[in-house]
Amino acid sequence: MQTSQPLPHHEERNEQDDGDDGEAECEPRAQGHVQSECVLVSSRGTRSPPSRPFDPLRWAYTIVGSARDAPRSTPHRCAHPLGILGAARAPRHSHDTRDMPSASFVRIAELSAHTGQHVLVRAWVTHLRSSGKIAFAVLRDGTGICQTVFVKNQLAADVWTRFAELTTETSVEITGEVRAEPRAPGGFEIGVTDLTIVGASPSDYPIQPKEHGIDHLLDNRHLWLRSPRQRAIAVIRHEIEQAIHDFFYERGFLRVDTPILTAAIGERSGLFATEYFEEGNAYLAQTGQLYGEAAAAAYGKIYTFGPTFRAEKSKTRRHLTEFWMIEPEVAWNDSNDNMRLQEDFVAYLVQRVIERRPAELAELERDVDKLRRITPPFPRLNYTDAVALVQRKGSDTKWGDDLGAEDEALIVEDYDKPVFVFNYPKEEKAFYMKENPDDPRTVLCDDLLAPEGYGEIIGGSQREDDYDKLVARIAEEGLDRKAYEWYLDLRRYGTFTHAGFGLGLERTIAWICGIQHVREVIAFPRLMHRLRP
RNA sequence: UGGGGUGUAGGUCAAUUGGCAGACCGCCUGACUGUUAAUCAGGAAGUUGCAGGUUCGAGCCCUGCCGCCCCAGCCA
Repeated sequence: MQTSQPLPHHEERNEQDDGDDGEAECEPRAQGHVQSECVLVSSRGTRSPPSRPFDPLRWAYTIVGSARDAPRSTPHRCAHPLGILGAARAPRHSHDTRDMPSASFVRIAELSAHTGQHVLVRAWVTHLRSSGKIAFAVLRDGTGICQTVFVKNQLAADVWTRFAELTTETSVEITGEVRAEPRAPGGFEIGVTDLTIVGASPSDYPIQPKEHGIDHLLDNRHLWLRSPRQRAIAVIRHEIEQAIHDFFYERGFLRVDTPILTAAIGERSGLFATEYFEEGNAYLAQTGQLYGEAAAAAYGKIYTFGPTFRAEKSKTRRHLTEFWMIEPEVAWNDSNDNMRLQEDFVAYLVQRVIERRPAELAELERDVDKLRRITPPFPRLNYTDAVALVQRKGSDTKWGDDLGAEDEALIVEDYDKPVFVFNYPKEEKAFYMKENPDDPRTVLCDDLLAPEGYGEIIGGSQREDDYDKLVARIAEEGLDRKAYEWYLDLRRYGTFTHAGFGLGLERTIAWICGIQHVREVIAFPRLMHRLRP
């Protein structure tokens, strides 16, 4: 990540809202409202997929945007218990039976391996149906969902009576025989012989298998996480995080953890302050980059992976006040090497999710064909050409201006891959970026814009390695040089060509998942107006 | 911060020119031996965001607050 301004400083930014944008409604449902799936597009256009016939196996809790008229909002679908079915069949990496105590219970994802056997399942009730003397309870345990069947005249009276006490989200232990059953969602069901209620759940469980507003869902985020769509997002996030570590590990990078509590070097806003003993204020890190540069000089190829904080009052679908960032820094890489690393990295992440999490992508109804096209190399546009392109399309942005969201959308619309825009004017970028020897008005840097209107997912640059130029830039920016002495030491003692970048984890996940707002892609999002749960 | 929108039952939304505040989902009761958004019958459920004002009468009109959502700038 790069802060485009002097790092330690911050500028204030302001702004507003986060919201849900939901892309217009699609797929009208019984009572009006309810939108479901929609295609995320750039901020101005909205495209709704053709509505399809209702499929009970796929219905999902839907988020209704409060701004019904807002263009592009996406549907926030939350999900249906049955929708998780695919997940149950997904490749499993973590349910090795060796971890399980013997005489223990079976995870739903493993049920098919126990066909014909009597098993104990521990789970939560997601759905109940009854028709007199036969009744059904659908269970979920985080690994999948399973229908269980209660037949009155085959059960002890007390078990039958206990079924009647079940409510949504009651936690239970159920024993019964696993059998293949074509009528059951997922193809398997359990013929119940015993039921124990572990934890009752009052009948006012806030998340219904119907539409909800984003506010209600976020207020109940701790419960919303239980829905299948949210689980799919969490699984893909996990896969991406693991892929990030694998990518760098395979290439010999060292992971370095940089401080979260830092001394502010400047005094701009945009920082979260906290008291720090006798040292005055400490501030939550906005980036680990400067420390990453020190580590690159020490270890060669490094990356950081951690939370970062911005007190900017930004309220858009791509901003969080607390988000996770991955910042590689490589000694001896120049700006071109840097972009090459970025495209290999991003393509690796996308391919990894396609390969290992197809069920979750299906749960999210992500158009995987679009992801399959994400292969290197990515198109590269230098800033000057980008401005010309945008002007041709009607923008009144002039050379020297930063590219706004509108401009980014104009640039990206011609491609089906992420696009690099490189070498921006010096004034628009941070002091540490290396001056372009071929055009001193610009610096050697790049932004990587994701397709489909997701915006900037990476900001990177080659770093200024000339001591005198860096000192001059610090002065030009009006920064306090004393605060940068340690950083200048990196140029004083054996300066070196190096470059790095910052990838916004949530923006990347949102793009890969096809979720239009980053708040849905992190378990407990921190937004301007949201500190809990 | 600026522009736009919105606030009515637990949830999502209706309510014509100002005239008895409604629907669906969920919940409760009952019926039903293969349901799968089950179905059918019945029921409970409201200080219409807050404070004033106009009016015989305000969810609706006026004034002022507050909250939230969307977009923009900043950035990842």
